[in-house]
This record gives sequence, structure tokens and C-alpha cells, in this order.
Amino acid sequence: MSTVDPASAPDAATASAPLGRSERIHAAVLDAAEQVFLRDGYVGASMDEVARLAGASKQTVYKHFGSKEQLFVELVTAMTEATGDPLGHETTDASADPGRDLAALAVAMLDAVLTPRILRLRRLVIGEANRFPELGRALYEHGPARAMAGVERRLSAWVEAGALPEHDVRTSAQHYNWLVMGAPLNAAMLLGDEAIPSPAERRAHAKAAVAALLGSIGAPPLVE
Amino acid sequence: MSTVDPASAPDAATASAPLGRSERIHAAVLDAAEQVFLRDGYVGASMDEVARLAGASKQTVYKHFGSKEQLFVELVTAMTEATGDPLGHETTDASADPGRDLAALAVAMLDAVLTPRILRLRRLVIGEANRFPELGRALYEHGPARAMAGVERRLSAWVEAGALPEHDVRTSAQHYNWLVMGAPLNAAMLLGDEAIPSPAERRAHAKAAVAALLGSIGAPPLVE
DNA sequence: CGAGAACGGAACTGGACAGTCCAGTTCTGG
DNA sequence: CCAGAACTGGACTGTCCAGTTCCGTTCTCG
Repeated sequence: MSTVDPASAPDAATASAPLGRSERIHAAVLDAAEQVFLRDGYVGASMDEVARLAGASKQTVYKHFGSKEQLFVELVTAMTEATGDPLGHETTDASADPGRDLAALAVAMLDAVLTPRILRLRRLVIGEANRFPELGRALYEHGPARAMAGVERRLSAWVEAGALPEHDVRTSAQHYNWLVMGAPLNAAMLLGDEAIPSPAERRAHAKAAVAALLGSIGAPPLVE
Repeated sequence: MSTVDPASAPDAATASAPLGRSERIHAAVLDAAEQVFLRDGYVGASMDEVARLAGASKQTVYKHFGSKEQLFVELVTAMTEATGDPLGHETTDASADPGRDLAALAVAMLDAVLTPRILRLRRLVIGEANRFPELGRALYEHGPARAMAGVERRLSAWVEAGALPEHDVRTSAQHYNWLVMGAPLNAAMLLGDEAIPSPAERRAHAKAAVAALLGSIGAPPLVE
């Protein structure tokens, strides 16, 4: 018997297990690719530098990812799918206080997106939207589209429960999304990371946005 | 006497004059640079192709613009400054009907930005925001910042004239801007030119945005 | 109409990069 | 402990590109 006790788990259920060499390298290459692509863009990035930064040989990088293009697409889709996921857009937990819930959701959305890493990803995808249209679409679906669908679902639930007046929930969901995200997101796109608002600014911005939305649908204003 | 200054006219007033050879070439190079940079991005663009497309030699291109970087910056700043200019953001012509004016302005803003050419420019600037931060700032100042300042001025005038209730005009101007521009602009950034809304869709979107804004500040709704 | 500036064409330098290949080394699973 | 798979390091190919240089031609302006 080996001293290693290989019987720990023959199944694939071992998530945070020690991780084989191959998986470790795979992850290291993705890490390195993230740094290089987010810094230099797709064309400006060098596969030599990715390999160097990953502590791997170019040969290994190509064995794992096939080509620069495949590595790029794999990286961006992974980051895209991992971003909006933990935001609970799929729930329908309509509480009795729409204003409070909407404000909390707004802050959560801002926190998820207003990160240097995610902003650089977004700049990268927008800049390469000509070359990789499918990446733009993926980011749109996982970002704004999903958020608006989730908000629309919540608004419908509140209307049904009598907590909000009847109104065009689809339009309101869109208005909410851009009242919240429009200004900070576009400022950060063009002005760089130093335009990222502080947590206090985010809370104030979210509160103003929710107040405007509630006013626009004829709902009673946010209670303090 | 210096041999320099071959200026055709002593004054600079000759605008649509026949245009000397040098000016013609200068413009042709800028045209070619626009095509190539907007299509391939900064790094992907080739100066050889710019010269070929301009019908000029590389030597001439470099005589006129010095370097790839200078040509890029000159092109982008020229396009940036030329875009928002004819929108009348500097006027304060507050009529008696804020709703109608705001809706008309919204359509004008959408028409100015939702052009394949301007959208590609915006994608380019965002994608190169790391390499050329000053271009991002310039686009921000000439675009959203100027628009919001103009709207704020109009809102103040209406409040002063009693056509709108008292409210935080700066916040409302920001809300207006992103109610109008947020959805279509970000969709076009990520989804490409086929996501550009039709004129009818723009009018409907503008009307809904203005209705939401008026509601949010407690003003009477838009009259048909 | 003539002189000089500006231009075209084309070759050239120096450097970078994607992707491949190979010989030798290290890890892993049985 | 061993066989085979995976990895390293570096050289190598073919291509592309920014920027320069040279020479002969064309245009412009006085």
C-alpha cells in the first residue's frame, strides 16, 4: 500500500483536494492569462509572457488551450459566467418593503461590477466586440439581461402582492437597472479605476436611484 | 524670409476652398486611419494599410503625423470633439413644455450616438482606456458630462420658471441621461451594430424615459 | 517657368510574436 | 519501483509591423 492513501476518493467529488499537477498548471495558466489579457488586450498580449508568468513552458500552454484565441475565449467566458452568479437574480423573495429590497439589490449589483478586475474584463470584451461577438453577447446575457429579468420578476411579485401599484414592470426593470448602473459603470469604463465610487457613494447613489424609480411608478417613497 | 509657411491664404478663413495637396492628403490619411483603427483597434491596425488606403506613401504619413500613436490620438480627439457639438447642450432655451423638450432632446442624443461609426469609436476608446487614459477622459467630458451639464441647466431654468417643481436638478439630470442612454448604449456596446434601435423604437424609448423622469420629480406627466 | 518642397515607391532594419519541434527531465499512477 | 505521460527549456520558422532611408518624380508658389 502506498503511504499516500489513494483511496481517499476515487470519485470526482473531491473539490478542494490537493489537485493534480495538470489541474494546477491549468489554473496557473488561466491566472497568468487573466493578468496579461486584462492588461494588454487580446492583440497586445503575448503567449510567451503568459507562459512565463504561469511558470510553464509554451508547449504546455498550447497543450492545454490549443491556441491564443481558445485561451482567450475560455478565460473570458469563465470570468463572465462567474461574475453575476452569486447575486440571487433567480430568487423571488419579495419582502414587504420593495424600497429597502431594491436599494439593497442595487448596492449588491454595484459591488459586483465596480471592481477593477470586472471593469477591465468589460473594457476588454467591449474593445474586442468586433473580433469576438459571442463574448459580447455572453457578457450581455450574464450581466444586464439577467439582472433586468430578475428585477422584473421581483417587481411582478410586488405588484401581485399589492406592495406596488400596477405598471409596466419590464420597462421599470430596465429603468431601475440603468438608473443604478448607468452613471457609475460608464464613468468607470471611460475614466478608469479611480472613478470607482466609495461604498458610501454607492449607498447614496442606490438610494437616489430607488427613490426615482418608486416615484416614476407612483409608489410611496422610501421610508427611512 | 523663411521658406516655410506655404499657406495658400494669409488668413485661415478659406474653409471649403479647393484645398491644397497637403491638406487633401492630410484628410485622406485621417479617413484611412479612421477605417483601419475602428476596424482593427490600435494594436491591430497597420500603418502600411493606412498609407495604402490613403493612397499615400508611408513616408508622407509619417511626415504628417509623426507616429502611430500621434495619428491615433489626433484621430480620436477629432472624432470625439466633432460628435456632441451639434447638440445644442450650451443653450438655455427653456420652452413652456419640459416634457416635449426633454423627449426631443432625448431622441437627438440617441441619434447622435447610435451610429455604427460613433459606437465603434466608443468601443475603441473603452478598449484602449488603459493605454490612452486621456482619450477616455476626453470622450467622457465631451459626451455624458456635457450632456448632463446641459440638461441640468435646462432643468434649473424650468424650475425657476415654475414649469417644474423644486428638486435636485443635478441628480435628475444624471437620471435623465441614463434613463435615456443606458439601455441602448450598453446594448450596442456589447451586442454590436444590429442592436441599434430603429427611429420608432428610439421615440418610444425616449418617451418612456421622460415619463419616468417626470414621475420621479413629481411633475405632471407628458401630454400627448 | 523654374527652384525647391512635398510626394511615391520600394527596399531595409530591428524587433516581436504565434506556433512548432526536440531532447532531456520530472511527475504520477499502478 | 517502473513505465509512460506530462512538463521544461530553448531553439527555430514564418510572418508581420513600426519606423527609416534613398531616389526619382510631381506639384506648388513666386
